[in-house]
Amino acid sequence: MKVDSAFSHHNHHQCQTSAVEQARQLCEKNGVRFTKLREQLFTLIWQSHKPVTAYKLLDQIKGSDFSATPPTVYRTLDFLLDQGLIHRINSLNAFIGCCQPGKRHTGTFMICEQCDHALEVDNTNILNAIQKVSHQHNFQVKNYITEIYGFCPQCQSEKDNSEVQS
Amino acid sequence: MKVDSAFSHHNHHQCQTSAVEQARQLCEKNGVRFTKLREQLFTLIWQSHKPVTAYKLLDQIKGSDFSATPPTVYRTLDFLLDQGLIHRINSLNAFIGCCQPGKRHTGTFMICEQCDHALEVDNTNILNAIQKVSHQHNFQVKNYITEIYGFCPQCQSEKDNSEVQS
DNA sequence: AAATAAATGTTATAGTATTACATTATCTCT
DNA sequence: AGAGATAATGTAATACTATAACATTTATTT
Repeated sequence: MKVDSAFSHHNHHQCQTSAVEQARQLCEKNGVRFTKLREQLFTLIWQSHKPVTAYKLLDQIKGSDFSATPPTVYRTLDFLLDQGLIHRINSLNAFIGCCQPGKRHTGTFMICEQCDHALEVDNTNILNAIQKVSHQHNFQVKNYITEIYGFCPQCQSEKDNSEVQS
Repeated sequence: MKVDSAFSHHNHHQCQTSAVEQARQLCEKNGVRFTKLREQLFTLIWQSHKPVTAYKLLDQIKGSDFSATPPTVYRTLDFLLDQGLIHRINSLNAFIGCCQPGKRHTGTFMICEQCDHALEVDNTNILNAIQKVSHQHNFQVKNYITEIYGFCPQCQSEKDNSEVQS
């Protein structure tokens, strides 16, 4: 995926397809099963770059072969989280596909408050800063997440336009 | 409050009392009311350095003069959040007193997975890193939160001890 | 094919948060 | 001080998010 795809026009169908294929390969490599249910939910999560809630996914699998109940969805989400194939955006109670599965997880997201799209950024500066401050406090880091809220480039310019017009 | 108090023994009663007094003054300065209900809930939040959930607070105001229903608590929490007197730890659905009300909010927390205590750290390195990466992506930052999970100094040494004994 | 383990189905419930409207308390202005 | 406006709190209902416990089915191993 191109670096800033989440915030710009791109061939998302290809984006989605390659993510699914990558997930399949990663599961095979890790000796875990990428079942039909897991594939279907993972594909749904990758339908856009907007984080999606468990219950939205639940609605979307109604009518499919699968039992549309919360445990079905949550178990599958847990699996995908464990495999590092998706992330959870805590402030939104929502899930989003991971852009660099297999690579080290950085857990940094820029979330647009206007269009709800989220971009995962792989940033060593933030990681370094976190490790430094943790070390200063003698805190043993296991994991972290940084959620940055604001406006993406596109929504900024749209706001500017509407402000001019008003 | 001393810098690392959340993770070490300290006179917490004084910690709590001064937080309440500081909140009262800040509200007066900002022309908003620090009512009895707000004071009571704020005090409860400051009873420890563990983030506390809304429903735990709800339990604790049962028997008081106030209506122990969710809106009572959530409205008050919203007020305290708006005033920058508390923070919400998204991953825990829990709230914690702000250690530097009035000062610029950094939104960085180290959360111990063993004892559940959380320490708010005011760190320019993280802020700088966030601003840098946002600027790189032409993203307009409004707010952010960094939640760092791991083990605090005390729980690390306790773990070490128990490992030796086993 | 039997035994085992993994995945999914099913029912119930726990935990978190908001909406909408009623009532009470406080503030402002004359 | 009293009327009107505003802010705060009370109340009832409901929406949203997540997990527990146990049953059944499917896949893997031998």
